[in-house]
Order: sequence, then C-alpha cells, then structure tokens
Amino acid sequence: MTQPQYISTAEAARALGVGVSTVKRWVDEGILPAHKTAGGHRKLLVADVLRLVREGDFPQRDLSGLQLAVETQGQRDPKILAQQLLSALKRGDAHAVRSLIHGSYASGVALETLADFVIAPAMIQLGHEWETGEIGVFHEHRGTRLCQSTLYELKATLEAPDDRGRPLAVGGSPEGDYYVLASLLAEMVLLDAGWQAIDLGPHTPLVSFRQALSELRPRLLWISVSDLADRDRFLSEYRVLYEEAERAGVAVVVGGRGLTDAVRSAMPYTCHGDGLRHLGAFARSQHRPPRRPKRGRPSHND
Amino acid sequence: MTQPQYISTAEAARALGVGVSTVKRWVDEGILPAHKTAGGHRKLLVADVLRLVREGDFPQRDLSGLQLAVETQGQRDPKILAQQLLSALKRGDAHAVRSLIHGSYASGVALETLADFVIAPAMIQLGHEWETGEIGVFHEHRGTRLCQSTLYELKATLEAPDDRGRPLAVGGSPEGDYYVLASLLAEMVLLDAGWQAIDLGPHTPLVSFRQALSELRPRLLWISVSDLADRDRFLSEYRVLYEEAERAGVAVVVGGRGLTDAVRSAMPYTCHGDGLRHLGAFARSQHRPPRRPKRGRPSHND
DNA sequence: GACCGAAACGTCCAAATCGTCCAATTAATG
DNA sequence: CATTAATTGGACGATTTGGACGTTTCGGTC
Repeated sequence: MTQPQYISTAEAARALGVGVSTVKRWVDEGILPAHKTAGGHRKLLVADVLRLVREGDFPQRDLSGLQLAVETQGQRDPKILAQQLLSALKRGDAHAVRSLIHGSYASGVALETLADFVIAPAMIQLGHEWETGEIGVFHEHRGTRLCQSTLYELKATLEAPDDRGRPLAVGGSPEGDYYVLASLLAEMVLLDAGWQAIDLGPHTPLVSFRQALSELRPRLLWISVSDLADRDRFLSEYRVLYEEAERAGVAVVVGGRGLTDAVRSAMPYTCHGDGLRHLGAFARSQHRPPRRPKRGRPSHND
Repeated sequence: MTQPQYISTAEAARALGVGVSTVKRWVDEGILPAHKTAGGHRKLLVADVLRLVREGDFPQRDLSGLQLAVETQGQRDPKILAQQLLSALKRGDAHAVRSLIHGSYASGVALETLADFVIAPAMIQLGHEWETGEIGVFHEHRGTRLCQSTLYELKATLEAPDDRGRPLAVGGSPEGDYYVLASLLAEMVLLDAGWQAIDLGPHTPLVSFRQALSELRPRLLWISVSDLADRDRFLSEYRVLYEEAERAGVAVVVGGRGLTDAVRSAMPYTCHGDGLRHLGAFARSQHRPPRRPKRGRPSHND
C-alpha cells in the first residue's frame, strides 16, 4: 500500500518551478535526496521534494500532483478518492480539495471518472448527511461552494485558446433545477473531449434551448436533470425541443439523477447516460481530436 | 493557465518601475513575498507583484512584461468598460469578457470599482434587457455564466497560499435569494483586501450563519441581499443573528440592492454599503496589509 | 530478444541573479 | 535654510541558473 512514490527530475522541476538542470545539480550536491537507477537516472521521492518545500521556502509551482500522491499514498482508487474528497469538503479544507481534484486530473484520472465516481458520490453523500442532520446546512453549503470553485479553476485550464475545428455543444439544466455542478461537469467533460461547450446553467427554460439551437447551431445539446419540478410540463416542452433538434440534425444527450426510468421512457433522445462517461464517450465518437499515438515509454509509474 | 507563475527580480522591477536593488530589498524586508531557490535566487509570484501594484502608488506601471494570461487594454473608464462588458456578454464572447475583467484588474482598476461600476451595471442592464424582451433568456443565462466563470478564475489568482495572519470573514445570501454574483464579488473583495473569506453562497438560511459564527469564529460577517423573498421572516431571524454576532464581537456588513431603505431602517448592522466599495474600505480599515514606504528617491523615466 | 521513440543523462557556457557597497535624492525636522 | 534619516538604484565580481547539445537509458511493442 505505502509503496514509495518516485518522480523524475523533470516532474520535480515542473513542481518546483525551476529548470531541469537545476534539479539535477541539487541532487548531485545533496540538497535533494534521490536514488539512482543502475543506468544513472535519478529517482526522487515525492516526500523528499515536499519536505524541501515545507522546510525551506523553496518555490512551489504546481504541487497538486505531488500532494495528491502523498495524501492518498499513491492510491488512485476512485472510491478512496471519493471518501477523501468528502472528508475534505466537510472539513472545509480548500487545499485538500484542490489537490485531490486537480491532482487526480493531472495524474491521469479521466475527467469522466472523476465526475462519476469521485465527485458525484462525494456530493451525494454530503447532501445525504445534511438531510439526516449529521452535518449542518452550513457545512453542506461550504462544501458545495468549495467544490464549485475548484471545478471552475480546473475548467479554466481545459479551455483551449484555439476553438477552430472544434464542434460546438450547448447545454444546461431545465427550469426549476437549481443544481449547478452537474451541468458544469458536463461542460468540462465536453471541453476535455475537444469540443467547444457553452453551459447555460441551472434553471434554464427549455424554450431558451431552442433559441440557442437556432442561433448557435451546435452539433450537440446536453440536458442535465437533477431535480424535476414539473414533470408533465418538462416532458411536453422537451418533446418540442427534441423535434426541433432532430430537424436540425443536433444530437440530444440527456442525463442526471432526476431522470428516473419512468420519465425517460417517455422521452426521445439521441443518447442517455446516468453519468458523464456516456456523454464523454459519445462526444469522442463524434469528434476525434488530433492525438499523438502512444508509443514508447509512458511518463507515469503506477 | 491558472497555475502560479514565477518571475525574477528583474522582471518585477521592470513591471513596478523601480530598480532591481529595490525589489531585492523589498523582498528581504517582507514587503514583497517571495520564495528562494537553494542558490538564493528570488522567485516572485506574478499575483504578489500585481497585488503590490494595486495597493501602492507607483509612478510607472509596465505590466506588459509580465506574462499575463490576457493582454491588458488601455481603457480604464468604468463607464466605457461597463458598456464593453455588456456588449461582450450579449455576444457571448468569452475571450473579450476575460480580457476585459482580468485586464482591468491587472492594470490597476480596484476590484471594488470593477464590481460596483463595471460588472454590476453590466449585469443589471443585461437583466433589464431580458425583462423588456430585447434579448432572450438564453442570452441572459449565457452572459451570467460567462461572467461567473471569469470571476471564479480571477478569484483563484486572489487566493493567497499563505493564510496565516489573515482575519477570517464569512458571508453569503439569505434563503430565497439565488443570485450568485453579489456574494462571490464580496468574497473576492475581501480576499483582495487581505482577508480569508468563505462564501456560503446563495440561498443560505440565516440559521446557518449562526452555525458558521460559532464554529469558524470569523471577525466579519457579510450578508448580501439581492432578492428578499420573505421580508418579515428575514428581519426577525436577522435580528437574532445580529445579536449573536454582537455578543461575539463580529462585525456585520450588509448590502445588496434587495435591501431597500425601508428594510434597512429596521435592521441593526455594523456597516452598510449599496456597493462593495464600502465593504472593501471597512475590511481594509480593520486589517492593514504591509505597504510600500512612502519616502525616498522617486524613479526617473528613461 | 531486437527495435523504437520518449525521456533522462552529462557537459558546456552564456545570461541572469546574487550580495555588497555607496553616491544620489528626497521628506521631515529644527 | 541646513541637517538628518530614509530610501533608492547603479556598479562590481562571484555565483547560480537553465537551455542546448549529442549520448544513453528506459519500458513497451513486435
């Protein structure tokens, strides 16, 4: 379990915000402890790097990945991550929340996995503990805000400066649904999949989606439903929306825990997912972002 | 990139319009925070330098050298900025929104000014045009989301890695008030003023504030009211909250366009402001961050 | 086991930064 | 107006940094 977490000089350099040559020199001078492989490659312990940062006032540029490694003992099991996230949210520990979420993403956990198996479970449990009175409203609110802040930060890093060639997606949550996180995560998953995405946010009348459809001409429409205030009205308005989307050749992806089987069976849609992994998979199937083939040595050790 | 960016003393000196020796001395005197490498080279965070630019009164600002995420534009008249922001929000031009807000802030427009005279007017006008049907709900939603995203990004740059010595503030909006932006901006103004701030967000029962009061022991409580759903209930619960805050020696700052004169006259409070500049001024009066000294030889332009 | 591309190695060196010293400049004071 | 204390910023040699380079190691694939 407590397997030692090694990183390369390049990773340490990135985390510390210095050049690779400098890290190499520091190791050779004994400032930074490290092991060497038979071939002479330096292997630094995450804990050593973090200790250096904590004890001296060394520069620290991006420690999120490293801190995650220490806090979770290198564990990347979503269930454990979810538990740790929940605990951090309840404590209101902004630092831990950030390193958990940013760090997981940085160290290769897919955004869909993060959303479906880490963030969603943690938030659901947080809501549950609030309902049963185990924690106060105040804790729940603080946790939700913390999660939102962190995700907006992560979203900023996902946004590509170059939009050309990226298909456009539009989405949001219907009227009466005030839950922010679900649609935000959907937007992020789409950005991660190489799309342009515009989130109209919670509490958006379905009529507005039609407006967006005609004005923005997206290739995909997502609708995330967490709470369904007026089911019948939603269904009737949704059918009109779907027809219009179909005529325009726009894929409609629906999801969210507000869509029970009973509701969904009365709805036409292009694709449905109880989580975001389906949205991600669908988006990737429609648009293949240019990617380098994966050859040679991978950058991470498990 | 929202990642922290380091610059050297020379770059900071150029940006601040002072000599390199001066920057080095300021760092050593603790006026300007910095990290040091093993070899003694100082590494300054762009955010820290910008903070100093904003708080001090510098003869010459050349921020072009700093690798800012956005190019700063010349315009600094709030009225014009508000108009440009409104236009960008209506167009859904994410890039323009971002460079307007980030750029203004980076080039020295105070956050309070930005909030009260640029963002608030633009958002009010956006809401107005929606009500009169000039623009669709969709445009209003997209604009609001865009503004939120951008502000969350900016907030990330305001958060100090080092919380020690900073007084704590807690705040939010009361039950029935779903407006996110106001309280978010309040949080940011407090962060900018050198506080730690926790935003409980919209739709927070006043009871929860009492919970936060006893658990977090803040020095300041802000309550931002945009919509007042149940006036009488708000007032009665508020009075209990205020009494508790007073007993604990916590300052209570209230504001927001939901607080009409009639309501406010029935409320006790430590400080009130129709905008955020009063909150900022109050916060700064309670806690002074380190400042640049005032005497000495001024720099000459070359 | 041979092959391959990515990543890390060692070496070198120009450019940047360091600490120190001190003349120049300004605000405050008598 | 002269004096004093505070502050600046340039100059100096010594030290540190980090990018470029060709070579070697690593780990996955065939």
